[in-house]
This record gives sequence, C-alpha cells and structure tokens, in this order.
Amino acid sequence: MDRKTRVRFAPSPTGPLHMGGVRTALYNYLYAKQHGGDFIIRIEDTDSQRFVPGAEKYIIEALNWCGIIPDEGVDAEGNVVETPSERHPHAPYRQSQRRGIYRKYAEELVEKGYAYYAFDTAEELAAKRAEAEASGRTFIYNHITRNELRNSVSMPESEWKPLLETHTDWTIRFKMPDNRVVKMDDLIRGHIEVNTDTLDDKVLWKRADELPTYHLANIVDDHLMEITEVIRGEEWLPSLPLHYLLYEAFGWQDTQPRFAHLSLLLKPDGKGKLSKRDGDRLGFPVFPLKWVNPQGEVSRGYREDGYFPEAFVNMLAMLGWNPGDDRELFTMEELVKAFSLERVIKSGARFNPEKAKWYNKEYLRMKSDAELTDLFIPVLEGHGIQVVSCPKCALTAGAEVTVQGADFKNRIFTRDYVQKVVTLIKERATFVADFWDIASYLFVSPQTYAEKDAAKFWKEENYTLAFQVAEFIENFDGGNGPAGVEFTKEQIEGPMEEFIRSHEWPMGKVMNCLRLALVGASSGLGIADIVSIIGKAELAVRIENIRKALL
RNA sequence: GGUGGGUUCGUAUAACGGUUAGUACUCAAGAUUUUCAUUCUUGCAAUAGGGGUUCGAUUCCCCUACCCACUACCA
Repeated sequence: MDRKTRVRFAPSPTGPLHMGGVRTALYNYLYAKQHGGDFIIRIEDTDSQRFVPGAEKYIIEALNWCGIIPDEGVDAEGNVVETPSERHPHAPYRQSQRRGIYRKYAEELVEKGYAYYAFDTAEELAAKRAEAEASGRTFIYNHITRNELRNSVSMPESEWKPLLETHTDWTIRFKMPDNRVVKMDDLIRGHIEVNTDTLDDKVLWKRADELPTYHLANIVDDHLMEITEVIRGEEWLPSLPLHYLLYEAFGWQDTQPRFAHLSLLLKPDGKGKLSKRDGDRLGFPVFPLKWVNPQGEVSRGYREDGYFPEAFVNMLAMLGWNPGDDRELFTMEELVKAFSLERVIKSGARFNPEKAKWYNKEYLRMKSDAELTDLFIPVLEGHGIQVVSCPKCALTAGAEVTVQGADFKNRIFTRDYVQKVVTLIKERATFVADFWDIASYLFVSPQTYAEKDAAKFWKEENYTLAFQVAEFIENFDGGNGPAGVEFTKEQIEGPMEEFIRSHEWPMGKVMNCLRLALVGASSGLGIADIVSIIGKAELAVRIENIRKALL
C-alpha cells in the first residue's frame, strides 16, 4: 500500500497537557514529517463529565510553543476546525461535533452480529461488581455473563426491541468472541498475542448522551481520517485486541493503521508514573505551560520557568529514544531526520529534572548575545532598570553620565551595555532569569557586603592596598589618551596585575578586597571585566560606599 | 486477583551472541584563574535473581522477583 502517511494526536480536553502527552505528540509529529506526511489534531471530548474549560486551548497553545504544528485540525489562529475545507477535509475535528456519525457504525456492528444492545443500568452493573468482589471474584461482562444479563443476546427480540424506544439508557456493546487468540504487531514492541477470553464486552455507544466511547470513536475516526499509524501511550496496549477486532468487524483490515505504543514517563524518584504532585514535591514543572485550573490552583510550566522550547523538546525527544550514537543535541529538523520508532525504548523512562536543566544551559549558550539581550531586558525592567537603545536616548531619558552607557544613579543603561554584560555572563547561567542573580552588581551598586567574605578578606593590610589599586585604575588612561577616559578589559588587565606584582602585594587578598567593594561578595567576574564595564566613576562610588560601610 | 508490557551505573541510554560493558547528566577529586562560575583531566558507579540453549549470553528460551499499565456507560 502506498498511502500517504497520516498520524494524529488525539488528546482529551480533561486538563492541561502533561509532558508525557507532549512527547507523544512530538513523536507523532516527527514521524509524520519524516515520512512527508500529515500530522493531525483531533479532540477526543466524548466524555462530557470530565470536560475542563480552557484545556483544549491550552493543549494547542502548548504544542504551538513547542513548535509541534499540526497540518490538519487546527487553523492558523489556533482554533480547532469545525467546518470542512480543502486543507481540513475531515472537519469537524472535535468528536463531540461528530456525534451524528457514530451511531450508524455501532448499529452496523449490531446488524452484522458483532455487537448487541445492552439494557443493564450502571447501578445494576455496579451491584454485580460489588457482589462479585465480596466473594473474591471479579465481574466481567463477557460471553459467559452476557447470557444472564439484560441485552439483545439474552432476551427475545419481542422483549428487547420495545426497550430501544421506551428506554434511553441502553448501550451498544461489542460482542467479544470467546477463546480466540488475537495476533497483533506493534511497531515498538513486536508481536503480541492475547486470548479474547480475558477481555470484556466493551461499551461502544451510549444512548444516554448519544456519544460513542473512546474505542468506537477512535476506530471510526482513524478510518475516516485515513490514519496510517497510531502512535499513542502504553495505557492503550490492553485495548489493542479490541481495536484489531473492531477493524475486522467493520471489514477495514486493508487500511488498518499500524500501531506503536509508547512507554510512560516515570517519576524521578520512587515508584510510579510521573504526576503533577511530583513536580510540586521536587520542584520542577510537569506541564509545558503554566496552568490555572477552574479552582484557581496554579501549576508551573516549562515556558514560565524559563526553558527554551527547543531545549524542552530536545530533552523530551531523548526521553525514550536515541539516535544510536552519542549525539544529544538536536534541532527539530535534525530530530525529524534522525527519528525512528525502531529506536524507541520499550521500558518506562524516569524523568530527570537535572538533565532538563542541562539541556537549557546548552541551548542558552547557543543563542546569540543579541537574542539573549532581548530576553534579559524585560528581566532588568522588572528590577527597576531602564534600558534605552542609544547613549543619546539615555540623555533624553534623564541620564547624567553616558560614558559607559550606564547611569547607575538613575538606573538607566543602554542596550549595548546590557549586551556586553550578557556576553560576559552567558556561560555562567542556565536560564535567562539567572542573569540577574549573576550580574545584578553590574547594574546596581552593592548595598550589603557578605559577612563571611568580609571577615576573611577585609583587613587593614589588604584594603589599604586595594585602595591603591583602585586609585591606579582610576588614573589609568588606556594607554592611548589622557587620564579620565575609559578602557577595555584587555587594556587594564595586564597593567593592573603588573602594578600589584611589582609591589609584591598578595594578589588574592588585594583582589578580593576590591571584589568585595565591587560585587559585595567574594564571587563574580574578573576585576578587569568589572571595572572596564562599570567605568571609573562607578568604581569610585563603590570604593567610597565600602569605606563608609566597613571602615 | 486476572491479562498485557517492562527490567544495563543514582538517572537517560549504547553495545543487531564474542568489548577492559561505552556515552551523557549528577556526584567526588585534581588542574587552571584574583574569587565564584566556566573550562579541562581523572575518578565513583550497572547487565534484578536462578535455571537452561551455546565454544561463548547484557543479547535467545523458561521460572522467580520487582516495576508499570489495563481490568468503567473515562480517555
């Protein structure tokens, strides 16, 4: 068969999309793109009870953030398509809006003898289950019990037929054959066989809300939408025999999609699958985007935590798949090329938040300084820093000093100044938000001095020397101009060290006193970097400040 | 309980019957630097257990253990 590859991601809008769901969508997307096929979104909202407002929008926005863009099912504005068009021939893509088409398929199965009407109420069945459980057994609706229950198999037609009209709570159930071995193939797990005796007569369609259950809707829509591969979570593996049997009952074996069941994401520690609770407990997001549920509870998201979508996607792709070599960094295009279902791991993958951070760090380093500057500016503004595009603009904005592109007093800095900072600190950060913690002293004079560091270095025999070094820097002319002009790191570094060495002063002690004045602690960039970026005037201010504070 | 799936360093994974069982993250140590961070080097650390098949098993088969999923008129 040479059908065009068509895969679908079919979420249920019962809440925000979990990162495991994003991974399933991603693998579908990669598979589709690799085969030059279509990636389709279909909303499986056949459970009106569990519908959550906003969930559908969230799912689409999340996929969009990740760069997982559907070819069909969602329009350019991010809305699920409701009316058919050339681009979206199978609309509507919401199962609740397709409800009219499922009943006839269910009834076709009844007519062919593959399904039957069942009139048992939910309460009756619950009672049966409770009863069985009390005696240590399990009740299952199958070829043995169906004859003692109320349905069109056990009752004469004259008795059940009228019920179709008089009752509104009947269902159509699949008539699971007895003692038949269903032979299946999974693209990831290989050959699987299951005996139908262990399976039950699943409900396919409900009269009460005139809606199909997952099983029927799924098979019918996959068939109608010409899906060629079904890539979904492992939780569906147990119902694969039912789905095979449904394709058979409909006579659709020729176009039956191939199946691939993905393992689940497990929590970082302990037992069990990854849940929202683990994120709260261990301090990492389990959702791509921030989510506020109808009760007002907030769940953090990767986006809001400062992750780059490329890093998030790359990390997710490597959780349960590998290219067969040591490569770990992939763009979406590279993933499309390298991906293969054959290399998807069968076992559950434990999620490792540390590795997620590592990915972000790697991607941060790959970003251009200009791009990172754009991202850093809003963070600075959040700390009361004003960033302007040029020195002139700084003056207009009320700045007094523009030599370095920095006015510390009025907290006005030029974009060039910010980018210089970014260049110096990007290797030290994992997130853009870290920039402030790493480099706030390049925007604001230290207000306090770390006690421990001060106790260690702030001694008279050290700081008197440091003051002399500061004076040396203030008088340094960069080698090509009168005193008072600024200098680059390269210009000051050598002479400053030479100055200290020539006096045989203890380098570490002197430098750390200066550092205490400039940073407020015994950490941070090299002194030459700091003074060249903040300038002589600010150096003088900080020396004066620490004199007042510590002398 | 039943059915199905799974099991390589702490974690993610590599090794299509033959390797000193590799790589990355984490952690530790060392080097470098004026501090911190970076960087570099080194190190710690695994085939769940037991039987087979085979000259040879992480790899194939069986059993046990453990983990996961499913067992709804939910998906």
